[in-house]
Amino acid sequence: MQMIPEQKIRTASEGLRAIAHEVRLSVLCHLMQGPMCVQDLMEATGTSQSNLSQHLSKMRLMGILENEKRGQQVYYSIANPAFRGLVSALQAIYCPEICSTSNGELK
Amino acid sequence: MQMIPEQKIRTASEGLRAIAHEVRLSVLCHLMQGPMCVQDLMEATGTSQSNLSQHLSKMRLMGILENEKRGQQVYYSIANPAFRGLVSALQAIYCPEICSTSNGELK
DNA sequence: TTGACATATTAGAATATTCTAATGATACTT
DNA sequence: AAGTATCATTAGAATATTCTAATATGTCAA
Repeated sequence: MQMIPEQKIRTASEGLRAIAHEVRLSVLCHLMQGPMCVQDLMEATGTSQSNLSQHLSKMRLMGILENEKRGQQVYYSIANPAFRGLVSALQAIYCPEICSTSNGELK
Repeated sequence: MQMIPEQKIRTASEGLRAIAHEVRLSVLCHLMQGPMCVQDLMEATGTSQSNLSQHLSKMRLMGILENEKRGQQVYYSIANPAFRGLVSALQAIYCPEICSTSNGELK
């Protein structure tokens, strides 16, 4: 009768770790508003190209993000919409004043 | 217009890290059902006393758990109910079949 | 007050994560 | 084809996290 069965705790904690980093969380937050290319994410997060690329790669491998090549650029977006719920829950904890509904709309 | 403003990304990612570990997530999940003492959490998580104690301490310092001494035992419980929302969001991702409402009741 | 029990703390070794610097790959432009 | 721009990959140093083992603290019971 647990919320998350023992056998899935490992997987879930790995999922958490995949976004429990300043840069990766920042990326995820920015992508809540729609797809962005690496360049723009670089500016948005203030991280080096190489570093950002490694973080993006990690999130993609974890099934959180997906990417699409458009010409010279690669656009990243949120692959699993359920991760939006995680961000909303986080927001409820750390900035409750900016209220939003669970589907991500601002109120 | 971001869900989590830049200045709070660091804090939020620290909060995530505080539960992004098998043992700590397992503890949090077990405590969803109510307070438990260290001994029982030890059995529930299969961790050594010292190790568990260190994890509990970390979660307490992060404001996730609180504890209360009752005689020889120390009971831990969820200090910030908003963290329940995080677990629910996690569950929606990793075990959607076990559906539950946002307030934690099973359906 | 001594011993047993429950929990906390500390130090340091083991392990994992993160970042930087260098290089590689691919797609555009001219 | 040569140069430039965008992104990915790699190796390894720097840093942070986790675990174990030993010890400390506080509480209860006899």
